[in-house]
Amino acid sequence: MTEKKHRIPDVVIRRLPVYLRYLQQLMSYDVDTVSSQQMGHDLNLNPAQIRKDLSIFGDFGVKGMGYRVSELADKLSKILGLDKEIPIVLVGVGNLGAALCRYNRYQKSATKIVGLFDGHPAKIGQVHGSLEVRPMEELVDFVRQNNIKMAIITVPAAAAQSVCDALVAAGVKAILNFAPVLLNVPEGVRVQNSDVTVELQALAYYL
Amino acid sequence: MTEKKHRIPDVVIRRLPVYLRYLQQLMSYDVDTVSSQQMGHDLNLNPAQIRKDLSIFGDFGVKGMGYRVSELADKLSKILGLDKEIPIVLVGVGNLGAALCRYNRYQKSATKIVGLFDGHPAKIGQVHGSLEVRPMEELVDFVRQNNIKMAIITVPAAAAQSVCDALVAAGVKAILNFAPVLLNVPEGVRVQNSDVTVELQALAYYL
DNA sequence: GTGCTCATGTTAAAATTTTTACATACCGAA
DNA sequence: TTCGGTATGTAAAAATTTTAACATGAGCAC
Repeated sequence: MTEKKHRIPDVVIRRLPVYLRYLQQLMSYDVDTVSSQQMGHDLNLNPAQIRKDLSIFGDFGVKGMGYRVSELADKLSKILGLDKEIPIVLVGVGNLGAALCRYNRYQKSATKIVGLFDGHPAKIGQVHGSLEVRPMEELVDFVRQNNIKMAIITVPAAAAQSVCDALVAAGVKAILNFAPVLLNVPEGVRVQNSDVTVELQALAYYL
Repeated sequence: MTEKKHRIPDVVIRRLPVYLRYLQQLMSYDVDTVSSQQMGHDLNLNPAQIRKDLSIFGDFGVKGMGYRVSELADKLSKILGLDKEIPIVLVGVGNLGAALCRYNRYQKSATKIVGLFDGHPAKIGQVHGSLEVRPMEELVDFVRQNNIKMAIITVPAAAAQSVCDALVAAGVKAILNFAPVLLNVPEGVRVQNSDVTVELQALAYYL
């Protein structure tokens, strides 16, 4: 397959990080080849779907063999844009924010939190990992000066939209939002919501 | 429509909590009626989809008027099983676990964390909110004795499967999993994964 | 080189999900 | 009580996503 025929479906994009992590795991076990069948088995996915997803981006496999693990991992990293480090700001250093911040330090992922912000005066100056919490007033300048395109929002619901607006105004293009509100963003800005309450409530249905 | 024609799609179930929260918000503003059009506008969804989702469970609307907010909220609560309190155990009281635990206390949701467990000896006995961290050895008995059907896993990846097995053995039917691994569960047990890394990486694609 | 095996990439079919379109029926006003 | 305005519930169409099926070609043994 050549390059992007059409816009690539979101569902596909969301599976790529899953493939990537799986491949990285295989690498750590020194596996150097894997078939779509094996992947499908391990990831609970249809092998054809995996092949189809991958073939959107190129002919990565070898007929009769499968995929070379580290090669495919590289390709996926590049496709996702994870071959360069992606700096992130986190706004709202409450419990969850602090947890994410700590979590981020242990991973050797391309996405890296480089700035912490909070509107609560008592929080300013607190240190989490190697980062000091900065006041909201500095947010826009910081984002602009460091050319930051991605942000995590972990402020209370009531503050989320105004934080979001500030981020967008400063040039942020992708937001992972933990506040339980629907954020309003202009075209071209991507929001991914993550909401524990919603997930628990949906799970409750199946009991 | 009458009762469940077929199995109800997961996508629909996952939208119900979103509707529910929206309705609760309307209630807090003393709005007592809402149309699918209004809802669709506010939630960024197609009005027909909302009507269709709701009509699966019954004729909740009034022609020419829309939906009575508090009535619909009640119905949705009941459908999701949120009319009774749902007790939850949380396993793995690290940063994220503690954050979720704290978060849960502030919400007045039907889902309620009633037990905290951790395998790390240093954590045992720590108090978070009104709950004391218990040792893993007590997990199975606690779950059985309190007839707990839902759990949150916030342990490291390496421990997640064995925790999961213990939970399932004790009778848990729904698991919200924050560990970055695919859990293996028998038929009839539901797992919902929540994985910040995956979400950040998927977002990266859009930059 | 030749031939055999195997797993890909891809085309076609099936299944699912979303959107459109509209007949129906409720509410409120006259 | 009748009528007009309006938003539902649903049937049909469109779009999307998943799954099945298979021709193709790479690697390996000989």
